Amino acid sequence: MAGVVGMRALFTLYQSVKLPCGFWLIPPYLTSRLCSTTTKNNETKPPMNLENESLLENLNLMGVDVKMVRQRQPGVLRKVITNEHGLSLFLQRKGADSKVIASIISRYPRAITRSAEHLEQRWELLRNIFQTDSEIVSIMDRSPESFFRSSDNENLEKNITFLTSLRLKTKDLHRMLTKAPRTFANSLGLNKKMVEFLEGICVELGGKDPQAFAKTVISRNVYILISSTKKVKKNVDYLKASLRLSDAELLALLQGSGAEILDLSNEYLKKNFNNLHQKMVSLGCRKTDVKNLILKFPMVLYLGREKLNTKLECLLKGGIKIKQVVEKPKVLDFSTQNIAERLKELQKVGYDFEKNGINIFDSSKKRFVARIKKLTSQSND
DNA sequence: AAGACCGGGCTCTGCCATGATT
DNA sequence: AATCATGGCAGAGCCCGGTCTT
Repeated sequence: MAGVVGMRALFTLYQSVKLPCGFWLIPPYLTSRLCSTTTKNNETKPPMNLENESLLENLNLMGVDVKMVRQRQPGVLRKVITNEHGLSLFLQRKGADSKVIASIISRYPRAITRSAEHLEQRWELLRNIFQTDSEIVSIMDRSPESFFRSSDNENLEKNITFLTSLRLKTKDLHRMLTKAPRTFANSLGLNKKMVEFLEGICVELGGKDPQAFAKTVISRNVYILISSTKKVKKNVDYLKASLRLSDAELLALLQGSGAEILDLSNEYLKKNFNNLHQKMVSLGCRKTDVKNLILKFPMVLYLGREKLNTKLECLLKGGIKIKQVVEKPKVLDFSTQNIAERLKELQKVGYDFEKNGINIFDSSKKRFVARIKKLTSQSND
């Protein structure tokens, strides 16, 4: 093992020392590996468009999907200097198994160009936020690109400082970087731009505390920083116009559950809004009903045409009035199947929606079952 | 105590385009 | 010219349970 560590250190040195004439300083024990790609006149660069045979061999031995690598970042396979062994050892030490390592390299081949030093440093920085190595490994396994796409550790450090300075709760910061790891691969400038953009919206709408506003939006929608200001702006504008919201209404929506739909694709938001509107009108609702529904439950705009329509039909068929849905739209948060099952159960015990409302749908399975049990025993008395 | 209201958990990555760098 | 770094996009919900209200 000590030998391996020593080799890693040398490898790092090897990668970081470039002679003025453009030649690499090559440790003797590595020349065999380089022989396959070294031309007659001692150039260390391989011939154009030729893959590094020994690298291919290494990757194959490691179980990397070379076909995938070739498809994603073919240039990496032509490189003379790579650090696949160092990376592999590094990740093993952090608790990743060989399958995970192979998968990471297959999906983001450039990972093998990062030096041991770089990896170590990056890891240390992330450990400021994540308590365990395994947490970072699992994120890396999920999204290798987020970890490896940028080689700028200084930027990562600045990002962590910046995001921390937003005074997000530790829990929220952690959640953001777990669920949207691309956030810390963004340039500091990009992250700042979004935060400033959000603060600007707040000011524009007459809000008093732009910093708090941005903080709230981010903690409610941890994906917001990996979205673009252009996209978010379009959605904000669209919501404002299509719902004819006042500044105050819009501000309230955005820092409430409306934050969750800000990163929807623009087209999708429009399509879903139009469908919802059309459907509601066809069921005898007015524009204000649509508005109220959306203000109470913005997530309704997440539902595609098919899903929303099926769900509404199911509710109506079960004897629920559209007006009740407008009043308690949370029911739409549950799957059609779940709703259908509950409708059946409720019918059995003769549940009166007119009298009792439809809030009973907004409960966990456990609670629902308990209530049905109670209702059953009551009806048997 | 029952029910209403609400926040939060899960895991939102993998691909393409383009500008920057070497 | 090749490769790297980075921005941006499409995709398409459901469930649980803590805590406040009544």
